[in-house]
Amino acid sequence: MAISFTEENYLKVIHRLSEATSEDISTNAVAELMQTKAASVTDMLRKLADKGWVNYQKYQGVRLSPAGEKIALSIVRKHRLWEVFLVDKMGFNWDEVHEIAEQLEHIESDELVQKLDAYLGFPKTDPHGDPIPNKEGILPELAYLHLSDIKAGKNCILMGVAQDSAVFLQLLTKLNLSLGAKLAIMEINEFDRSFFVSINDAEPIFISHEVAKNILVKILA
Amino acid sequence: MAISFTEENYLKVIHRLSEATSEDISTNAVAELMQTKAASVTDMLRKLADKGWVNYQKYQGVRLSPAGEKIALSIVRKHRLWEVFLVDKMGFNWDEVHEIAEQLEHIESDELVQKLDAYLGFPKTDPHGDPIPNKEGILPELAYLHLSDIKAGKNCILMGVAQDSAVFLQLLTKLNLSLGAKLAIMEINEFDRSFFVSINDAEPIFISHEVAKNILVKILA
DNA sequence: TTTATTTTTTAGGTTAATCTAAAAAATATT
DNA sequence: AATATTTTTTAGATTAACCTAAAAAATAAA
Ligand SMILES: [Mn+2]
Ligand SMILES: [Mn+2]
Ligand SMILES: [Mn+2]
Ligand SMILES: [Mn+2]
Repeated sequence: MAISFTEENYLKVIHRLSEATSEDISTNAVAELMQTKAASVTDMLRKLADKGWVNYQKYQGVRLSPAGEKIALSIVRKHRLWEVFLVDKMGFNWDEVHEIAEQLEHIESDELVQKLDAYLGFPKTDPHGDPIPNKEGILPELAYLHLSDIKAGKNCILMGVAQDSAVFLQLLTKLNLSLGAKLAIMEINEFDRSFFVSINDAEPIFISHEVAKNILVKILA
Repeated sequence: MAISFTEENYLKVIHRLSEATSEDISTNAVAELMQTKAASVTDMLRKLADKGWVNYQKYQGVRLSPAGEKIALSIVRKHRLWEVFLVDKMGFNWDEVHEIAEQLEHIESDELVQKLDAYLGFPKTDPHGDPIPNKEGILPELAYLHLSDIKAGKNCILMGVAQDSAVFLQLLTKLNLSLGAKLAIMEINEFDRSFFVSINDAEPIFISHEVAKNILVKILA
């Protein structure tokens, strides 16, 4: 069955929202991420349900069907592989690739995806630390923690970010925070839950709680 | 001004037809290449004229404006750069890349095109011997000849093909004909204008006039 | 130079994806 | 339990890109 870019984007958005909760996804939540109106979403959900890609009953919210999940994962796979390509091969910075990948993720060619994957050395994660689903659509569950949830005194490694926005990523770059950085939490300020963190054993720097919330880490043993 | 994939494809098709002639391009010619109906073309030509990308007066045919020419050339540039990428980096054969490049040519990012160009080593031609327009949209005029127009006894080098179709390219591959091959024209058969040609000094093989017409060569001094 | 044929345009519709405004259903608050 | 608020859906339009059928213009043939 033919699928449009728009339909692919809806499935991707529903998938993204589903990762955060086991509840059904609301029309309004989809509308916000799709940057469209709720009325348009209602139309599209009906169409996606007709095509068998979501389970939807009006006023009840929506969930991906197995078929829809498969499509969504294949788009996420392409998005993240292309992001790796853009950073590793084309020399883009991690804050520059998301918009381009939003376009490239819709290119349709299984052979291309396979060859790209091999060319990149079968990467497991994208430039933001997000896991890349394999060909079968299996997404390794990476159990990372938000820096904001870690206690003072702990050491950890920066494994990913919870947000792709250019402004956020550029801020991290300015702070010398990149994937793989070693973070030592020196102190958490009670006043605003901001952090003093030493990055790769350098002089501690100040990090807002808002930033810490969007940094994903793994605690060192 | 925003441009759609469809509009880009129309401009590309008008550009292609304009290369073959200095006459105005007919509605029907565009319709055939776009695989659509003449009535749809008329609608679109009016729209493209409104946007300033073509000069069009009804019943008079159409020509690209300078602005339209620039857009068309940038799409051709992207198409051919991506074809080089697919063959040189991803390991596709020359008969497998056209359809994928038809999709990739619409990806919008000047930085990406620039980096891709550099990554590929600033190629001058694509895998089919077609010249790649530079950033300024200047297309080196490659004065190749059709093999079918060459006299018996001549030696030449295969520089390109006049057709991208997979069946044609696969046939060439079967015949051991690829870019750069040295062709010695042994004999041209009067009956059907077919050729006996020696490829890279091997035993002469038989080539139909139809094939010869679609092979572009440069004569050796 | 009429008449016939071909090409192109117009007229009127369809489909996908969107919108605004109004109605209906679900949820929250008194 | 009744009322108010929020969420979602329906109704009715719009735009881009396409279609078929009919009309108009251009070109070719008689
Ligand atoms: Mn991204
Ligand atoms: Mn990413
Ligand atoms: Mn091509
Ligand atoms: Mn080509």
